[in-house]
Amino acid sequence: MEVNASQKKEFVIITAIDLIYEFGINNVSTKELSRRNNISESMIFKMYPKKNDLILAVLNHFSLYDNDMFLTAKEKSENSVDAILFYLNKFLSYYENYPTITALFQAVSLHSGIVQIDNRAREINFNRVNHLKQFIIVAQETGYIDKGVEAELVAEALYSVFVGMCIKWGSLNYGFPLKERTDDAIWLVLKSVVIKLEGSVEK
Amino acid sequence: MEVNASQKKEFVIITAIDLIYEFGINNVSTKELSRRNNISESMIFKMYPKKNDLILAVLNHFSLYDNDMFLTAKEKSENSVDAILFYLNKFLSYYENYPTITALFQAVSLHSGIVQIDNRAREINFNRVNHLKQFIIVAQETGYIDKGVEAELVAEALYSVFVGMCIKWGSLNYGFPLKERTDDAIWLVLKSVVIKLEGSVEK
Amino acid sequence: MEVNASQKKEFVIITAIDLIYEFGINNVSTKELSRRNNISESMIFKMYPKKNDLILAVLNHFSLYDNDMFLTAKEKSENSVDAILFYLNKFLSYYENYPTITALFQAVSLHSGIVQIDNRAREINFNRVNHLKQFIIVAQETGYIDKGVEAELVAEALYSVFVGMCIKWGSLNYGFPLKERTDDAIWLVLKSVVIKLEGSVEK
Amino acid sequence: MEVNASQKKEFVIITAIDLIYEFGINNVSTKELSRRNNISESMIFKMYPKKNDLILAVLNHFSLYDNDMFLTAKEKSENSVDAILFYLNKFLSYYENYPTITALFQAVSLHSGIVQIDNRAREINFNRVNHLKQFIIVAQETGYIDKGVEAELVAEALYSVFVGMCIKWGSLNYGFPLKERTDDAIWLVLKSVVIKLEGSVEK
DNA sequence: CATGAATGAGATTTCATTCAT
DNA sequence: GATGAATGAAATCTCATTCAT
Repeated sequence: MEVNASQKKEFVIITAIDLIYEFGINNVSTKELSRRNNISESMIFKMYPKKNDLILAVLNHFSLYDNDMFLTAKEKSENSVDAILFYLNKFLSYYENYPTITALFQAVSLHSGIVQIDNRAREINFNRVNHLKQFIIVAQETGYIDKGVEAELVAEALYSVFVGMCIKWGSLNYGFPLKERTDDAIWLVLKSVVIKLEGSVEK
Repeated sequence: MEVNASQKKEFVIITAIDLIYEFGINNVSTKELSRRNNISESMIFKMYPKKNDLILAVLNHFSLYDNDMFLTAKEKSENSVDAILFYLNKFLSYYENYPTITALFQAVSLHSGIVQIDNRAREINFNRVNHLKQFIIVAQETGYIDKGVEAELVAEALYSVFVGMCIKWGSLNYGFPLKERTDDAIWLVLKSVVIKLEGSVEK
Repeated sequence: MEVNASQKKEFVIITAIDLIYEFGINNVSTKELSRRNNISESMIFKMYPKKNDLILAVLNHFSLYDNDMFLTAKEKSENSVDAILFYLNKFLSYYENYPTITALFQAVSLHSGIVQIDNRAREINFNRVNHLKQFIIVAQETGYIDKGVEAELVAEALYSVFVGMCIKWGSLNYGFPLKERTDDAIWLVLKSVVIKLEGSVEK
Repeated sequence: MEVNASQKKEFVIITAIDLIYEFGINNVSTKELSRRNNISESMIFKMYPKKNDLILAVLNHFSLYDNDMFLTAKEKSENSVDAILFYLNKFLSYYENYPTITALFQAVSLHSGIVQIDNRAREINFNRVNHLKQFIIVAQETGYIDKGVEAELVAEALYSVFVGMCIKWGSLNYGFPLKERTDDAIWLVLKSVVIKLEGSVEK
């Protein structure tokens, strides 16, 4: 049952996310963190010299697969409307298997007052909206989505709906099927801009 | 320039919102609050015996006109699709004149770890979504909106887009015309479910 | 036995000086400070929001009478050589009655790494040397001290000797008569530059 | 580029002095020390089991040549007044080539609260003053210095001026010619007790 | 109606030091 | 000879809250 240093560091992140889920992003204390990991507070600070570093590591964990998901969605999808759905569904599946992590949507919507953290949060959101925007632009060029709409606006609407559902899911204690319901909600937005459809997607 | 007790209480709320805007919801201290109001910390506690009470008062301030707006929208609108737009636009106008208050969307998305506050936040969100839902149901009954969609889902999508834009507006330092852009985004959702249209609204 | 807030603040300073004397300037903890004053640590921080503020207050206490002593020396002395001796003797009498305060010569010789404190320390030293320098210049103009020497250099030498003796006195547990011996040492410097003498001083 | 154990130990001392210069005697941490030497903290403790040991080693480094300088001054000087100047000038030359080491005058003026260290500091100062005292006594016996003055007092005055100038030099960022100016200051003291002069020295 | 005095609990962070490998 | 892992103790500081006046 050997655990190396880097695994321990990751466990701390996992625990931190649990604490965020349980008590909110502002109530993660290094003391409780150390207690749950059976290590001393000092060790937490060896791993993450400032608490900021810990929070940033949590945010990195939260956005770890973002770019991979974007690339996979691009590769694996026949057209860009498919890609959008594929991309968002990847997240939804991931979250359904790892519900507590959705507590981090708090962290990225929140104004923490710490520049470094706020910037990273903005970055994550921007990046994701941008992924969607890129798919939409291609979909417009290939005739799947109406060229009359502003790609960025659609991307923002899609992402807002996605985030809104994830937060609601958490606040209702995961009391509804996230993927299914979010898909429906997303489709409400897409339907109004999609022109032609084919392949796997049927609504 | 007499100010009575109840006005002073309101000033404290206003200041609290400023602090939330400036430093985030976690960094509102009774000390800073008293400093900015030129009163003693003790007075803050005379007004709001627990800090929770203060936060709850802030949430009440945030949702003060919700029901009025719902009723006005109902009265003043020719049909229920109009009512939805009227309702959301009331908020948007209000926020454009009082930008810092949008910082409170944090507070209502956030899991604070304090039951009372989390409940109140959920209540506010639920209430607003419910207003939208009621309009949608009537719109479905009167043939303005497709009966095939679930009213609640549409309401949630609309509200998510609305909230998402408000948060973005704040995080970009109010750097775009909130009402205009949010209207466009909302319309993306509505378009996919509205069947017939008439009167003031034209998209 | 009423003690008001400002007296309590002063007691804290006095205690801080005791701690500096006992444990050195770097070993003054707010905890010990609160223990000795029978108040909570929180109260210490109510009085001095940052520990820097406490240290600065200690430095102010240390230099409280500097300017008064300068003015008195100027007024009460027949000539400027007298004034120098009068000025330094005022300090020496004060220190003989309040020996622990000489521990603060540490604080003003020390590079603390905190800009604000280092600046204040430099300021105090500069100010005192400057007082001496002013007396010397007048003494040169009135023919009591050789015009061929640089006033500032003499001032520095005098002050160094004065400080050196105070530190030595402390490190030997006040084991010799401070005023008497320091006077002799100061005179070693003065003798080499004084041209004419009269009045109370006789060496 | 092999470096042996004893050289590494010396590098640590050198680095420690840098840290004292940069951050003050209280802010020398084993962590920073190990970082700057590219070794582990553990190694620091292999070299110096207690931090006291390190500080003592620094003090030894500071006083390494004291006795040699005394002996050389004795040998190389024609008379004892010369010897005093020779002795102090040796230090001044050394310091002008190695300015950061003057930061250690802090360490030896400071009451650290640790008996061992305070004793060693006192010892160093005592030893140096004693060197001067011995020269002075001989000078008195050989008719170069007035027998009417107490040798120890003169020694203390000389050393105080010397130390005072070194500290000032450091606090002004080495902004004046140390040796030149300190020589002048020292001479202020000497002039008042020297009776006859010859050889290299001319003032 | 208003305040000042007072505090306990807890948070983040630093540091010297030990020990097994 | 060298290191990484681990820690207890202490320091500074913040905050909500109480109480007597």
